[in-house]
Amino acid sequence: MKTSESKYCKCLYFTTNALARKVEKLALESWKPVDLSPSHAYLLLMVLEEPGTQPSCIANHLQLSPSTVTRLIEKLEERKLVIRTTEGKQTNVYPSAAAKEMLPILKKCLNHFFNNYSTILGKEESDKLITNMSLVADKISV
Amino acid sequence: MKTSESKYCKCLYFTTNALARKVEKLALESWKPVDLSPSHAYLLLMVLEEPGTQPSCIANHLQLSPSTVTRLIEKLEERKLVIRTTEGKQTNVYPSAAAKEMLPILKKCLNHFFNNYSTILGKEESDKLITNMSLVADKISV
DNA sequence: ATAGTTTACTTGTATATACAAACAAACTCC
DNA sequence: GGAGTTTGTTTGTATATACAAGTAAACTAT
Repeated sequence: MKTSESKYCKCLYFTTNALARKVEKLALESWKPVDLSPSHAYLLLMVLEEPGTQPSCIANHLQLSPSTVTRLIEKLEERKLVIRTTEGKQTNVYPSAAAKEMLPILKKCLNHFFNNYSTILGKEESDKLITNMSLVADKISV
Repeated sequence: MKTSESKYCKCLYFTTNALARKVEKLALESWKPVDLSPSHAYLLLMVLEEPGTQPSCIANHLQLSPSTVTRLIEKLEERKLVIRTTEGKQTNVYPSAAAKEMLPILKKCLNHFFNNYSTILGKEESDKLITNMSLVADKISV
């Protein structure tokens, strides 16, 4: 069944979640080559771009709770993709050598995802939607 | 940090999920009076509207996997809000008397949610976004 | 009629996520 | 400089969700 045919397609809760789940699947496919979930992949990319970032900063940019970020980092640490060092109350997260080597593949995955949804939805269409969703998310201060 | 200020606010994956989480929280608040998660509440509403619906039908309308629907129904059954009967391979889900009595409060919660986001986002604004998201979700056939 | 297939649902297991609480470091104010 | 507070991070625990595999009923074709 199409989302627009559901009984609840006129409800924000329902539609937002339905879309999120579909996008999640789409992203999952793109990141399969590196065997990372989209969240892990984005986190890793951020650490690669800004070696030494702190979990709090990651949480802000990824808009995830601090505890979730800790869990994501834990997993990446297990897989030897990031290294955590603590200094006082602060924690710094660095990419491992292995992660740095992965960078080109990671970027390829990211591009694949972008191209995939741009093709499916149309470049302008998707850009507009994204901007709109961002603005709407801003208005919801939970 | 606002969603639109994040490093990743231009990415579909990120933005969709950020929005979904915020909407989830908003919905959670609205359904607090009946101590149900939004998913459970929507499922219950659907069962109240169509007593005897089957899990497969629910899964279609709620766009959730069959296993997830089973789990949701299980919890509602524990709370004596729905009753499951099986006939052959089919399962029928009926609202309990307690659930029927709850209907007015459920509707109140639903209205609260609608009014809440309509106020925050603007009626037209949110309607447009919802329609747009539905259509986009349709295009993604995962 | 019976073997194979499809359909409807449930279970086992895994995951991302969050809240609340814990903890430790850093800051503030008297 | 020591008490109280704030900040940054991690743990304990809970939840919604899904996939894969299992089960059982219904259908189909020979």
